[in-house]
Amino acid sequence: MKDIKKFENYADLLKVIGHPLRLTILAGLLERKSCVKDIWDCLGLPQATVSQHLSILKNKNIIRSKKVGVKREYSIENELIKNILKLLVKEGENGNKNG
Amino acid sequence: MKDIKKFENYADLLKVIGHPLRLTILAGLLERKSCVKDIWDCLGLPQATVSQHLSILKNKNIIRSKKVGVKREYSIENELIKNILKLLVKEGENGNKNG
DNA sequence: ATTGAATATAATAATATTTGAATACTTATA
DNA sequence: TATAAGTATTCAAATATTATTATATTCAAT
Repeated sequence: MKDIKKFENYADLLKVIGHPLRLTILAGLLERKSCVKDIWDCLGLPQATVSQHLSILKNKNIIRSKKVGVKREYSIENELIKNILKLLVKEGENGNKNG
Repeated sequence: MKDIKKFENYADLLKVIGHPLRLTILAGLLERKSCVKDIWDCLGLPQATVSQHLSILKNKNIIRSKKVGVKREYSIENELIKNILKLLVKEGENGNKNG
């Protein structure tokens, strides 16, 4: 059996992306870079809520942001997370229930 | 941008495996089936704690258990989770930080 | 400098999660 | 039936997370 310490960082990452909003945001970012307004416009959520979740993702280095004029463009930075997202998207397309 | 509902189930799964103990337990189960005592012996944790986490994993159909005499043998049931675990293990072996 | 659009932060109340301790259940065996 | 090993459940305290509201910041254009 593996040591617990070894998995703490991964567990932390998984917990962070294991939130419906954050996961939805990430799935969107997998397709294209977006700014905050794009996201909350599209999801119908308060701006602050979206900004907070983006901030959480950024703190874990899952996403990165780049200033573009008055906007801020977000994109996914972490390749492991990208790969997990791709698994999920593929799974969703196949319509499987149990993985 | 995708709809939030669509990702709720996946988010739920990710959150559940996004716990250091549960992730460690799952990584162990990826290698071999184990009973509760094997696990808490190995990790040095209270029996109740391990049993509780196994119960959480079982409720989400991530693992399954089979009675073997007085013991109970746990194994991973969910293929999606298995695939995610494999990604993590591979990542860990490569020693990448951002991958 | 002021305005407005885009974004970030802070504070807080509500809610959820985690852990540990105690207890109960189950099965095999004497 | 009594005992022991393995496992599960319950409860409560400590802790962490979430959404909301309000406020602040940044940049571009006037």
